[in-house]
Amino acid sequence: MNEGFLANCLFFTANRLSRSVTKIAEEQFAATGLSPMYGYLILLVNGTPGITQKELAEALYVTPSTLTRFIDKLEAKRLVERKVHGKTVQVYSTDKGMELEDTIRQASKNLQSRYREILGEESKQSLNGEIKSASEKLEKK
Amino acid sequence: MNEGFLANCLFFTANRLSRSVTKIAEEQFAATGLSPMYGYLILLVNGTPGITQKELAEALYVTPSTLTRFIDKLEAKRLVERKVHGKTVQVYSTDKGMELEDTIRQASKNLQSRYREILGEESKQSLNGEIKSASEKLEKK
DNA sequence: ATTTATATATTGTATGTACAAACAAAATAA
DNA sequence: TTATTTTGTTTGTACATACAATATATAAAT
Repeated sequence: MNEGFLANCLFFTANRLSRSVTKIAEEQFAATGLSPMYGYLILLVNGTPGITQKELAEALYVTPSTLTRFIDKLEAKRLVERKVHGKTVQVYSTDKGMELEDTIRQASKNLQSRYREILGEESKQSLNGEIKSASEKLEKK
Repeated sequence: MNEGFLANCLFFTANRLSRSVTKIAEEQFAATGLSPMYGYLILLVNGTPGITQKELAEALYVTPSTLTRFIDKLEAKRLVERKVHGKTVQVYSTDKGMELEDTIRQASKNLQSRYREILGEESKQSLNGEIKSASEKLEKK
């Protein structure tokens, strides 16, 4: 049972990557006062007024219940607002949310540069591609 | 603002992968009655009696505070036990923990096969390698 | 020997996230 | 039309995980 044998187990490597990637994203988004997840959520809402929660959940790769919680928080901060429409909920941006647009876009740009800076354009791309295709296969069961 | 633009952001792809990988790991570890994290923790303790919490935290890529919580839980279930030794804490396995060894090893094997089955040996390897090297770079800041 | 620094572990607190169950609205079948 | 199924959302609950602050113990410096 050598230590470090976990370094080759996808369960650990994937979680490890997720944490380091998230950490850097949080640093770059600090300027916005939002976590990256909420930042991107706002970009989506600003750019697609009336987007439904279901669509948001899919775009952000989180479950509907998680998305409900996110919208709860952003609505409490008056950064987005709900409009119930039958059984679906459409989400709209607010003035306050719109004001953040540029700041968030900039953070997003900075973040991408940071990744490129650290990993190199080359391997950033290929990493992303491999991850994407792996996720698809894994989700398909 | 096209939807799906997040599919190329490492922040999302990495988190997505982490969730799908974790889900499959949980399925394969269901037979042990433990989550994969706790399962591997027990393997480490069984295989390295007296390993310190600091070492465990490093091997498992979690913070010391998180590890404290894990050990709390496993100790409550009598699957490991602490022995305080000065300022460090050494962790030892119990009979009950030892009894689980084979089951957990088997789950781990099954898990690796499952990954191989879904991704193919080839891309499982390369994915792992790219992830590992990326994590190292990202952690280095 | 006393003070200061360093390292390890723990606790308080907070966040992200999921699953299962409940609920409500809409679509389909009878 | 009424009954049934499906779909979108929400709520209750639980877990993993982190960070910052604290406690405690050893090591180093004076």
